Amino acid sequence: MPGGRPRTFDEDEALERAVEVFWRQGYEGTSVTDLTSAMGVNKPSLYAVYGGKADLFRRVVAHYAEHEMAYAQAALAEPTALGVVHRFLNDNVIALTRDDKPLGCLSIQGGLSCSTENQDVAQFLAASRLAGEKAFADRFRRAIQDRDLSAEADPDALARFLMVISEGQAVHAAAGVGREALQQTATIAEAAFKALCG
Amino acid sequence: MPGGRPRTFDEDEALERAVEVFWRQGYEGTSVTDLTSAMGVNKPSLYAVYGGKADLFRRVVAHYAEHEMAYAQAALAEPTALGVVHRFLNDNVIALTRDDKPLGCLSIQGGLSCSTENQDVAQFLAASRLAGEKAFADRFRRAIQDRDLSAEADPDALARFLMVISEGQAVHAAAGVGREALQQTATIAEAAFKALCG
DNA sequence: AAAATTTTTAACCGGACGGTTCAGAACCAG
DNA sequence: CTGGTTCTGAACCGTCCGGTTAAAAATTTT
Repeated sequence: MPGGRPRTFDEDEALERAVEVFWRQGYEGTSVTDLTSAMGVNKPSLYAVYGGKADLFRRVVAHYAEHEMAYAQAALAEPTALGVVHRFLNDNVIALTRDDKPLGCLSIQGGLSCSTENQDVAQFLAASRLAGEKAFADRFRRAIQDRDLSAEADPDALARFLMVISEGQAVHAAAGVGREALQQTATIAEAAFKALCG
Repeated sequence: MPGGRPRTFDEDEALERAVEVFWRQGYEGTSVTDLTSAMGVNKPSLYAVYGGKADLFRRVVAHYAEHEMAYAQAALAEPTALGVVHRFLNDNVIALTRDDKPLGCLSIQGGLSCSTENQDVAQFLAASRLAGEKAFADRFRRAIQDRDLSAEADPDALARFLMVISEGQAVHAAAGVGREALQQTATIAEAAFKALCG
C-alpha cells in the first residue's frame, strides 16, 4: 500500500481552528476562504477531508460539544440537583468567557437564524440545545426519584429555566459582558433555584 | 415644485416588511434581493429611499424597537419593581411567540455574531440590548429610593438577571419552543424575583 | 530508479452578491 | 402640450461565493 504525499496539516488541529472561526463568525458569516486560511488547509483538501462547509460545520459542532461543553456532562454527574445547577452555572460562565477562546457559545452564535437555504443549520443547533435541556430534565427526574427534589417540582420546567439562563448568559457574553458580571448573575440564578427547589 | 412619478409602495409599509425579513433571517442571512421582493421595492428605489442594506437595517431596528418592543417601555412604567418584572416577562413571552410575526427577537436573531466585515452590526445590536438593561437598572434604582426595593438589592445585577432571562427566552422561542412553555418559565422567573427581592 | 498514490498549488467554474447606471414611464406645474 | 422631476425596470458593474479540476510535487513501495 503506497503512502503518497504527506499532509501539511493535522486533521484534528485544523478542526479546532475551524471551531474558533465558526464560533466567532457563525455559519453564514464564515466563508470557505476564512476556513482554509485559518486552518492552514487548501480548498481541495478541505473538501476531500471534511466534505465541504456544511459537513465541516457538523464535525465542528460535534467537536465543540465533546470538548468545550464537557463541563455539562460533568455537572450532570453531581450527586444532588442543586449541585448540578451550581456546577453547570459556574462552569458555564467560565466557558463563556475564556480569553483563549471566542466569547459566548458556538451552539447559539453558530446560527440562531439563517437564510432560507440554511434553515437546517439553525434547526440542527436548536435541536442539539434542546437535547441538552432534556438531559437536565432527566437528571431532575432522577433527583425526584432519589427524594433529592420535591415530588411537586416540575423537572421539565426547571431544566428549561436552567437552559434559558444559560442561553441568556451566552448572549450577554457574546456582547462582551465580563466574567465577574456573569458570575454575579450565576450566583443570583443559583439563589433562585434554591428558593424554588428547597 | 414639480411632482414626478408616484411611488408604487408605501415607505413605512415596506419598512415593516423589511423588519420581518431581517427578523427571520438575520442581517447576513438576508440579501438585497430578499428585501426588494418582500418589500415590493425595486433596487434603485431601495438605495434612493433607505440608503442601502446597512442603513435600512438601522432603520429596521429603530422601527422594531419603537413598535415591537413598546411593551418594555410600558413595563417600566409599572408602579412597583415586581410589577415591572411581571409585566415585562409576560409581555415578552407574548411578543416572542406571536403567530403573525417571526418567532423570537430581532435584536438577537438580527446578528448575534457576524463576519469580520459586519462586526459593527453585532456590536450595534449588543449596545442597544445593553441600553435596555440600563433602563431597567435605573428603574430598580428608583425603586430603592421609593423604598419599594430593599436598599441591599443590587439594581444592576437584577436588571442583568432580567435581561439574561429575556434573552434566553428569545433563543428558546427562536428554536420553536411554544408559548405555554415560555409562560411557565416566565412564571418561574417571576417567583425567583419575588424570592430574591421580597 | 521507477511506478503508484496522495496532497498541494493555482487556475477556473457558474452563480449570486451588494451596488449602480440609464433609458423610459408617470406624474406635476405652467 | 411642454418641460421639469421622480420613480420604475432591466441590464450591468466588479467581486466574492461554494465547489471543482488538472497538473505538479512529495512521498512509499517494488
